[in-house]
Amino acid sequence: MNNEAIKDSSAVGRSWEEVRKEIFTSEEIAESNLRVALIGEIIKARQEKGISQKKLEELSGVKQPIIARMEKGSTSPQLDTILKVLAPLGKTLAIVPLEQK
Amino acid sequence: MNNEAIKDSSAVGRSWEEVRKEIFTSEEIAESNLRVALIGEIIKARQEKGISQKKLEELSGVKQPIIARMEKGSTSPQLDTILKVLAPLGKTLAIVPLEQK
DNA sequence: CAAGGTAATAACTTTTGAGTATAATAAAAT
DNA sequence: ATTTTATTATACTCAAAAGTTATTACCTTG
Repeated sequence: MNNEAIKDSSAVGRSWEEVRKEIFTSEEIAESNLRVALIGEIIKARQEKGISQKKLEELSGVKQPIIARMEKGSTSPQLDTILKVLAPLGKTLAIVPLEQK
Repeated sequence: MNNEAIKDSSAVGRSWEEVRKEIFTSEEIAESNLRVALIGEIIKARQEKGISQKKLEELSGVKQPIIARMEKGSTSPQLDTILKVLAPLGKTLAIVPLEQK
């Protein structure tokens, strides 16, 4: 995706959020939001422990570039990868009810 | 993996669990257990709703064969795939503390 | 402004999951 | 009982994530 074009959308009078709604379905947006929120929690958990990506590579066995891509949201990581990264942070995944607002 | 050989391990006096501990690290076993537990919850959620894999394909956009393999535990699905499947079941993923026993 | 660690990116190979089509199995119905 | 019909599993191709290695920004701090 072209990030320059995205930033420039404001130049033609529309916010990125407006453009986004035209390009993606509401399901895609909802899912993307969930993904971003989950990844955000992983980043927070890592930073709260004061652990670098390199250190987390040692602890989890997942390579630093993978962790970087995962945190940047440029991949949709596999379940195993997420679980490996979460374990040394003292976290795991759980299935919970979806509350819609 | 050869399931016949696994079942036959009892014939030489060792349980599958014993053999498993020799083949895999404790981290791998813990992760696998988590994965199985999570997948189990997805299967349960689907069956409680009385929805077939085919129907869930319609609702989630994830193809039936993917759902089948996911439930069989023969793949480690991507985060997107899990979220897509969970959404129509009224569920989502959350990061929770890992309690060890 | 060097030196250190940290995170991001890139290029490339290997591995594995997703998509497609089809087959096997199970359940219903006649 | 055998012919649908629904449901789940398999085989194959293609796309994408993981792994590998190296490099490059990015900061902070001496």
